[in-house]
Amino acid sequence: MTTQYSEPPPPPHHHHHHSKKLLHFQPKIIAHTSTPWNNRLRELAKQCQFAQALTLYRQMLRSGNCPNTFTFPFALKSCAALVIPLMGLQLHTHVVKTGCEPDPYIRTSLISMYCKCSLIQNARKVFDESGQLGKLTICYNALISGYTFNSKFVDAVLLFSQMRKEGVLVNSVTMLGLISGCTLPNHLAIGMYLHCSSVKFGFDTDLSVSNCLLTMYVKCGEVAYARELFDAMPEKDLITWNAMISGYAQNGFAKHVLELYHEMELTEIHPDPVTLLGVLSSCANLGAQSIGCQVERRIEYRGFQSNPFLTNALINMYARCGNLVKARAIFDSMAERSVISWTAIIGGYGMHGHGEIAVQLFDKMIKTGIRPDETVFVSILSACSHAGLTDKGLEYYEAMEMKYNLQPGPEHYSCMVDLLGRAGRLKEAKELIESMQGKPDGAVWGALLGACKIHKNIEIAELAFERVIELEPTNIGYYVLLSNIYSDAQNLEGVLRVRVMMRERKLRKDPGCSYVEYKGKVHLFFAGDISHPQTKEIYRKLTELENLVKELHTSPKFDQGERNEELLIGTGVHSEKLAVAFALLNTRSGADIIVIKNLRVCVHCHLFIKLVSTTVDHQFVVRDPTRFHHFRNGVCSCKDYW
DNA sequence: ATAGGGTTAG
Repeated sequence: MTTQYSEPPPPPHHHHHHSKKLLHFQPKIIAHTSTPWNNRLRELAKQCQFAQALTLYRQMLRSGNCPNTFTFPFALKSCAALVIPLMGLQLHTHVVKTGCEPDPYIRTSLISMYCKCSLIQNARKVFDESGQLGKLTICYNALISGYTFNSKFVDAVLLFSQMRKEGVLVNSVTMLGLISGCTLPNHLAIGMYLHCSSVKFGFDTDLSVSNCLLTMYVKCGEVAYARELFDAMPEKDLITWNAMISGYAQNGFAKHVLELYHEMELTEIHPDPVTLLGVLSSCANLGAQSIGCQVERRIEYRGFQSNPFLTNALINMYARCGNLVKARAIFDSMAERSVISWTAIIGGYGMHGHGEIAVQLFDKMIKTGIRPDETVFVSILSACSHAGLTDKGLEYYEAMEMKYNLQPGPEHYSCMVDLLGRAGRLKEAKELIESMQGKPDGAVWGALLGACKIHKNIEIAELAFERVIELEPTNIGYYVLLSNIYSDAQNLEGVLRVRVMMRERKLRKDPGCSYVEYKGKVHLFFAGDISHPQTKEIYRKLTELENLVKELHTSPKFDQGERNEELLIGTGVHSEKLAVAFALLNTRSGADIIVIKNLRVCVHCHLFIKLVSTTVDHQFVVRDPTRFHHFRNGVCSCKDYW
């Protein structure tokens, strides 16, 4: 990247303009120094074609054209966008050689470029050398946002107070730089303070400030505040909508995302790839395949189909909605697959219990020359654990550190504990946790507790429970898990002890719910729910099914050593049963029925659906927080589950 | 000088 720099003749139409004049810089001069080269450069930078812009800059030098104050902002901007510090340093020397350095706009561009390239010392040097008069608002703004960009919030605030002390005018861009630094949870208070100051100074009428505040709230996890601000904004643009929609998506408020997306369709503002990305990830979490399909059609209609972000999101959505065939078709049709594409498809096969395919795909990915990252290892390890591929999982775990030099994090440990635990190797799992160099999180101990449930080990369960509860005292799931372990062992005293603990800590069980998507609408059921318009028919169908199941369970046809009277006692109207009854009433024969449950499917319903599946021509796909259960003709895909 | 983005276990 060595560009020969020679002193070219000045362009003909601004020969009146000498370097002496540059010292008394006036913004107007910029307009006079435009040339065909500069105009083209500006155009490329505006279209975000930064690499081409820099190529053009080099061509410009080679052909003997002198860069000027109209050249550098765009060259520097391209350099910053591509993060090429070496080129940036070179550009700085060109700035000095051409005598453009006193120009405060160029200085600002330099500061910004250095910050984007993480050369903050250099940025500070340019700033400090500006002298009192050269330090305009824009220079301060560039350095303030540069500090926050490099997560140096304290320096940003210090510079802000210096700015105010010296009486430099603060504008809305100054606020933007500061507000975007408040994205950590403990910075919420400062963020709210900045919100107040923005209102006081009247900057809140600036859309970009409001949008930035909105983003700050969602990044802090304060979705309610964000929504309040969103509703109060008299004017909203695409970024406002996107900030709110992806804010909901990132914080797991999938239903709110779909509601807002629907609301957005009533406005003049059209969704762009960022909007659709948030919507697709929410469809994936809700299992809302038909809305996902609509989004896919929209992507094609709007010509976004080559956007790799969207393609990956589609693969993820179809895989999580139970449509592996479609997910695979999209994956196969991609021209260029990134690690994220592979992660999505491997995870998809993993959660459907197809561990072998996941393994094959992982190896294929390596052969293609893709470098695996931490996330794809989470996918493959969990795929191995679901499929019972214990040795394969251990192999990958080893390779992760040894071959790919990746440090396992808590997520990987919880996969490994799950893997060893399911295989009954509880002691090894426990030892693995004890050998961790970082401190284990709740999920790691939780995985061990889950394994103790499968293998009925009270001793290790009590130890795991003690640890997990220290880390996540309000997570009800773990109390329920321990209580179930006691109850399996007929240890009533233990069950009561857990119940007392829960009462003391005022913990209530989350209500379980299940839902089915039908004709583009979500039909949600709680246990014993009577709010659905078809309630009467649903209950009639359910009674019919219950009788059928009881009969089947005692018939000689069902005799695979699985008969367990207990499983059919104390039945009750579970939410998944209502969803199944509703779906059977409304779905044509032969079609798949997809039920989504917010908690793990219980043993009783598992058996119930398995038996029902022998009598109908449907495949039932039940998705719970951990995986999919496919039921067809009395067979379930998850045989290791109970 | 500036606000919005995909994958991850239990």
